[in-house]
Amino acid sequence: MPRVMNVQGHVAKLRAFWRRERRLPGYGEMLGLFGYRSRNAVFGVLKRLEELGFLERKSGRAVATVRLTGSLRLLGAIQAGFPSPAEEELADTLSLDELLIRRPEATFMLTVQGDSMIAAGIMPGDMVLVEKGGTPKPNDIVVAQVDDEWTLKYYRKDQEGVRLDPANPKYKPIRPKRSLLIGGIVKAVIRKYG
Amino acid sequence: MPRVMNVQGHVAKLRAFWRRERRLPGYGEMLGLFGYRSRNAVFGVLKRLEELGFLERKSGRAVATVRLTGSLRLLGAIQAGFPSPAEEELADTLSLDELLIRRPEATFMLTVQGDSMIAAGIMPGDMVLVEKGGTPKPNDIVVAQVDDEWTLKYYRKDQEGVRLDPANPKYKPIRPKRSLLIGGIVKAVIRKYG
DNA sequence: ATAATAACTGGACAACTGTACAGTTACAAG
DNA sequence: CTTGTAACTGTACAGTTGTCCAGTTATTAT
Repeated sequence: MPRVMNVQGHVAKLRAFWRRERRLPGYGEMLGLFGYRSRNAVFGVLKRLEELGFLERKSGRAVATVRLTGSLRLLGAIQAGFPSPAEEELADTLSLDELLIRRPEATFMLTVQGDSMIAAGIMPGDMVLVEKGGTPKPNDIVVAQVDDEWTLKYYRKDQEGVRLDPANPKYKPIRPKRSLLIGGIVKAVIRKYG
Repeated sequence: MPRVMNVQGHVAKLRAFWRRERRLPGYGEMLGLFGYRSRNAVFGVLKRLEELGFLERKSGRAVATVRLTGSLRLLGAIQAGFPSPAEEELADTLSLDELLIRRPEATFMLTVQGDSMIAAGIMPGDMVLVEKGGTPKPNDIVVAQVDDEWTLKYYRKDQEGVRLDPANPKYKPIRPKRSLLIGGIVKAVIRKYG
């Protein structure tokens, strides 16, 4: 029986505002943005958006969640192609940081030089996200310091002990002689074009 | 002659707070955080941090910049290895969204199926960031609809016209017969482990 | 057409924010 | 040890925010 709030439209406006300003609008700004005349209407919208998971309240202040601020829309497989503009709008947004970084205080980005991991799809110039301080499992790709030199290799074990394998037949597996230090485990590979 | 403000320490505290709460602390919270007794001291800190590019003021309100909120610390090449913890703290932070997405409203993420671009370092299961609505240059990787089927290919031209090349000798170049629709240009490739 | 109900309006208040100003304190270079 | 200077303290005030309440409108299922 009652009328319904235009949540869809409000979210779209907030996303657009966030893209422009990298912040949430204040109460006053939302008044204009949504076309209300009462700040209390804005209060109602915020409460609703919180229920729906677009916002969080932290110490009494609205904080946008990734659903609102994520700059990326996730579609399915390439074979499915691009949906209609209407469907695109509905696609949930996410942030790459959220997606790829689990422990921000331990995660670093390094640049790859050389082609020793090329069969693993890691090419020179690519960037790798490395998380420090875990223990690698076999077949993890690690950044390791072997005998005073830093390299990117597969971490593997056999009867003789730890072996660091390249992903390129041109290079040979490495066996640490004097020292082996695992700097971190590769959690993601990123290649940027253009 | 005068004493100096501990900017370094304040930034570290703000970054830690941001990681915990995904927002900036308010005046009151900063009081405790920095150990001041006067809110005006906080005001001074904010002014200083704005000069240094850690903050921006938008409609009279402090907004954190990527230097403060970026969840990723950027190091150099792998050969250089990991710096000391002290140097790590100094490493500038960035956000992957900032780094990879230029036009958020036109950028989508799709999942790759099949190995047709494997020589370009794009493997099945990888994610690609696709930007809609530009005109592709030769050797760009594009998501295209050829004769009613969506694929990922190199965009190239020769005497006969547009040719879509795979990066895998197992497959043949495609020449659009009935129709060709460029969905978007691949701006980045992302592979996530674990 | 009626009635039920969520969406809104308008007004109020305490808490907090942005900013200013006048004064005090620590420090480091001479 | 002096002294200039930035860093701080304390206080003040206007504007904004979070929240509440009582009342008014629009919508839609009956």
